[in-house]
Amino acid sequence: MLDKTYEPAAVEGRRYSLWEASGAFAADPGSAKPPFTIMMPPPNVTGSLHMGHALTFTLQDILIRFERMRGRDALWQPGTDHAGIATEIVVEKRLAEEGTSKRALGREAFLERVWRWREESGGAITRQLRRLGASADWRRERFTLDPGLAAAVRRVFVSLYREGLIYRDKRLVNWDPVLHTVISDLEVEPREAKGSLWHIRYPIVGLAGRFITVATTRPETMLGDTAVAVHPEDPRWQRLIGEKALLPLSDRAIPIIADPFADPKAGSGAVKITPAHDFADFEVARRHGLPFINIFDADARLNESAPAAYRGLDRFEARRRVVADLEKIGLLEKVEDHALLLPHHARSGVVVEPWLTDQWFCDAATLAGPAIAAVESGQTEFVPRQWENTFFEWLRHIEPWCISRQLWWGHRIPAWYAPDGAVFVAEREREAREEAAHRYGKEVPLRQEEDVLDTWFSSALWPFSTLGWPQETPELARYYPGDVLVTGFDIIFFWVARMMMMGLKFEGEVPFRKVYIHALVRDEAGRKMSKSRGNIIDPLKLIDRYGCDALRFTLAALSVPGRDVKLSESRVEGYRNFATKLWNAARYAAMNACRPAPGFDPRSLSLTLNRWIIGAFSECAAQVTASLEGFRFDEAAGALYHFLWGRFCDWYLEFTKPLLQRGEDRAAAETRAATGFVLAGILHLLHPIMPFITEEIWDTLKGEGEGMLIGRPWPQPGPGLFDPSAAEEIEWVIAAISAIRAVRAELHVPPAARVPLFLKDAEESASLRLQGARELFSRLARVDGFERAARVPEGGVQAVVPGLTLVLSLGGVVDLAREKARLAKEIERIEGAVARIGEKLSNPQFISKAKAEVVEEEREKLAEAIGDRERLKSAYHRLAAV
RNA sequence: GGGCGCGUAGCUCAGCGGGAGAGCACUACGUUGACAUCGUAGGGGUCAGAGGUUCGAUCCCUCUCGCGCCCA
Repeated sequence: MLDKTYEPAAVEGRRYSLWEASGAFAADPGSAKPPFTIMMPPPNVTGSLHMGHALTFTLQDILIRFERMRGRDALWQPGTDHAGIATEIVVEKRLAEEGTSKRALGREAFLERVWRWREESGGAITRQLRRLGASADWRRERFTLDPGLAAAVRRVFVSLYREGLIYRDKRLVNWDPVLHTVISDLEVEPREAKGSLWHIRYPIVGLAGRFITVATTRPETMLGDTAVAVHPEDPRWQRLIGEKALLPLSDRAIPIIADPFADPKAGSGAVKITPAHDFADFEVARRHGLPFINIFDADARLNESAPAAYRGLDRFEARRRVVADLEKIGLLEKVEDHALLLPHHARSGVVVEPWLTDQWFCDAATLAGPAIAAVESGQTEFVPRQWENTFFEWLRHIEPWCISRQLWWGHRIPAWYAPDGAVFVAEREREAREEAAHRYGKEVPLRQEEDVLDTWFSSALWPFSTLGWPQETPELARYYPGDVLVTGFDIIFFWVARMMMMGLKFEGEVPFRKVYIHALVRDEAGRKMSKSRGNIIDPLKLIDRYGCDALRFTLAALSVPGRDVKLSESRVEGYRNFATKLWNAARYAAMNACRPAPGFDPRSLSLTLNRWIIGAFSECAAQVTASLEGFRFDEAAGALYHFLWGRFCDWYLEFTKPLLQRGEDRAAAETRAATGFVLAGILHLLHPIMPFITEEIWDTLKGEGEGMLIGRPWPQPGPGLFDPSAAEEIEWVIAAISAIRAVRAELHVPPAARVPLFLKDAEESASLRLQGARELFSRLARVDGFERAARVPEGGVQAVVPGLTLVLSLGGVVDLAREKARLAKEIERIEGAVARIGEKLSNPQFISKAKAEVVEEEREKLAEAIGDRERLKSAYHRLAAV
């Protein structure tokens, strides 16, 4: 027997261990079942479970459990990502606390230290995923630095290099001058800042007293200017094109060039060009063949290319000095307040410096072509569709992908340099040596590239590297391509697009058929959750408080496509109550010996009630199935909620109580079996969303030899179970009982009081229905009698339902005037409906142009409304006659 | 500047061509042998605004206003 209340904390750990130990999560490459694959986006190894994880992994787990129950050999491939920068930041912080540093330790000792950290703390996220109920195949867990994945990375790198799709180049990159590494364009976060716009006069060479004024937000970069640009059609500066300006403080003469980049409407219309420190200027300089003067070192301090007075100064200190010096020599025209977007490194928070360095690049534009084509042709589909635009937009304007990072934690680039600087790229050092020896005719000392690869480079290979590539494993043949990738839109560029590029390049096939893009989780006010705002909701705390199932159900119920998930604790509480409702329904079933019966045939039921609930269940099953197939987690959750609470508990269980309490007969036996069948069915349908409580209940319900719910087949009730006449009849009874309850409540009849019920104006069918359900009315509406009344008794209150008028005899307690007013209001309402539908039906345009079934529907509605109206009017007149 | 999305009950959101709905919150009543983490009932909305298409518009189209996000 089930305990009085459901205790999630007592159940979840135990159930999870049983699942995992039983091998229920494991994919089986030898299986005859068709495979179903989801590649888990590997969470950052430094991470701890946040709401975004909770959402994405809940949805993935729902899909995996659903398809597993539907008979697929489900592979949910888990793992973690080595997260170069994030991990180095974490470990360096610890080192700092110990009074040492990465540099002090040196590369090897530092890496040892990081691996040790990973052994100790790196598993946190996967333990937390287990608490979420994630049914991933943990035996296949991978880490992006695993030897197998590293081999894949080397193979891909060498292969792309040999094709010329990976190369070294000197380009402007985003440089973090504190961490001393390149960062991705995608990791640059523009933040609004209050700055200034300095207007500086550059004297014109050979034209004493003439100046050209440029405006800049970064005056210190003028030390690296190599031109001034004006718009070719700007009349103010036409005559100066081709002249030279004398760069103040540096005393270098720089050309005044014409380029449409200069906006005549902005400031003076003239802009300084600093090719080595600004992305736009870089392009201008390339067009005009201007020199690049790099004035910063790796710390963003001024280097020897700057005038002696400024060397060694930090970029911000240099700015103060430059401005002060300009003012001193009278070349600072004015300073304005100026709001600007300053590029920050999203992770470290440091202001990013565009810096000219030698880096490794990947020719993303070439790899992007097939990825674009694959989505255009529908080989991979985005859900919802509109995210394809985001995908296309980025890939069609893609820049070379800078793949090198000046870090130690990561895949060290498999390139070796000879003393003369020549580079040898190979999967193994031995091969590089052989190649070099062949080239030089003798052994030469080689030095391996210090840099490591962007973490996303290894993540891009995840869909096939985890399956054993470059070896041709059975797993690779079976589980690639995956069925669906589930992720947030913020990761489309970082990861989805790159997996598409690499998958197509190396497997010749898209890595997944569908990409389901879910929303971001926000707080209840719609703000992004962040530590600085202090509005973070910790999923583990919610699990502690309300149970994992409640959290999962909440996330599913709020997952409407195209809308962010605004999470509030009260929603979780509400769905915890839903779990409690299920628990209590199961307890009730157990107390009444309602359980699935061997040989039970849902197609041959004698009781209307049972035919009705089985039909409603089959509709619910169809709805849940269709919703999950279409990634409509909200619809699936809604259908289950309404069926279980609003139909099964509120009505069916109440309806069947008299039958079960009366004792043992065929009707009771059928009802027990039907109740057990539906309850078991609900557990199956609900299991993907609420795995723990459903498994726990199933454990008490399952028959001899039946296994765990996680491995059970998905309900497929089929189309024949819905009985329209049973549905109509029972829904009518529900409406009639509700009508009586409403009248009673409105007139303040004490809930416990039993009231005589009389019938008036009854059509035969309605009368029969009512008589057939007398016991239900008696119990649920607390009425007795059911006589046809010749006249309305004194104190009679009337409620109209389709086909008959219910008269409640309340004795002398009824306020006649108030009752008349109530009926009058009802009549007014129904008159409105009759008029509206009548008008519609008397419109010849409507009759001729609307669909026939719509017209027919309206005719039926009108007939019913007229019937109701007539009965209401009669009721009113009877009352008036009293 | 380009793109995407959103404005429906106090709140969070479904619905998206033919009866405006749910959950939460609110109000009243309630220990009927599963459930007070509950039950019964109730109040509450010119579906942002304007125009158009249509027999018919919350739903489709255009514009306006307001809000959010992504890219430059």
